[in-house]
Amino acid sequence: MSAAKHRIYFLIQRVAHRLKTEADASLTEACGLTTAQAATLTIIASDGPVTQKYVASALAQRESAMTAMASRLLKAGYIRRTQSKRDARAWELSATKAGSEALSKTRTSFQRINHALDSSFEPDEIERLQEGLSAVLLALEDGE
Amino acid sequence: MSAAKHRIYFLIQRVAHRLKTEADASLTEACGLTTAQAATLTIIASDGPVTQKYVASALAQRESAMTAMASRLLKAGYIRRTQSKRDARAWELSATKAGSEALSKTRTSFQRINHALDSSFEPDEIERLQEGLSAVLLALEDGE
DNA sequence: CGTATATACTTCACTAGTGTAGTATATAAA
DNA sequence: TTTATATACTACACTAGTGAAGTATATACG
Repeated sequence: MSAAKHRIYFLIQRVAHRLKTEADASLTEACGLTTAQAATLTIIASDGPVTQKYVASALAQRESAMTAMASRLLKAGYIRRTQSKRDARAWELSATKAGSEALSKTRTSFQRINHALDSSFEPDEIERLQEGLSAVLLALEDGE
Repeated sequence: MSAAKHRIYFLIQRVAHRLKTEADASLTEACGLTTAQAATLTIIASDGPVTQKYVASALAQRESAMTAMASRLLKAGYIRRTQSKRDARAWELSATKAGSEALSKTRTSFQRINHALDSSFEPDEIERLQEGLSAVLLALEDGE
């Protein structure tokens, strides 16, 4: 009973790790982005100019992680960083042309990932899985 | 369709990250172990004296990761490391008393994790989820 | 037997996160 | 207006992984 849930936890960790390693390999080959960078860029590109704080909470991470990530994306030329006019403490991050282009190439790089998920879950299960995972996120948020 | 699977991938990553952060906090408080250390120790303790290579493949990791992890566990006094008699290249890792004791304390530290998973999935879904996740692992293994 | 190749581990540079302490700016309260 | 507190970001030491290159020992082949 408890052991089973224990196993689920470690299973989720291993699946996530394995998927990440796989996705990283195909993404870096396809467009020079890692999955962490792709996740960050996706938020920056879709939500317009945003602060680091905003991106950090969207990804459930610390601001210190975002300082490091932003400087890597900046160095790679995928984002630009300007001082906010409303708040002198804050940066405004936005995607460059190179960033948006790299991002659009990621779409096609998930075949193996998608196939692994497809072959392991029934189509209707995928939806239920998504609901369940979102609920886990919420449950952890609430109890905080 | 593809976008949904895209989302599932990132959702799995976020859930895994959130669960890990949560588990790390309660584990380190309860017994001074991180989840990564607990996962490694579990294998060493249950499978007797094992090589680093063995642990690495059990966790789907590189041997270089195990070098670093073993030296941290060694430094903390949770494992001992002796030269293998059968193979002079290999180490034999086994858990110390302190390691086994720390490990036994981890069992009770998963309440919040368990509750988050319990409240998000039906009891019978948990089992199906476990099967599905194992299948994902296998699917990635096969295509290698 | 010697040689080629495989294997077990190490080292190094890197990405990517945490958590804590610090700086500078904003905002609210006296 | 001054002062206290909150906020946005940075810096640093740490854990934890990858991947490539190197060392030392095993094993298999001629």
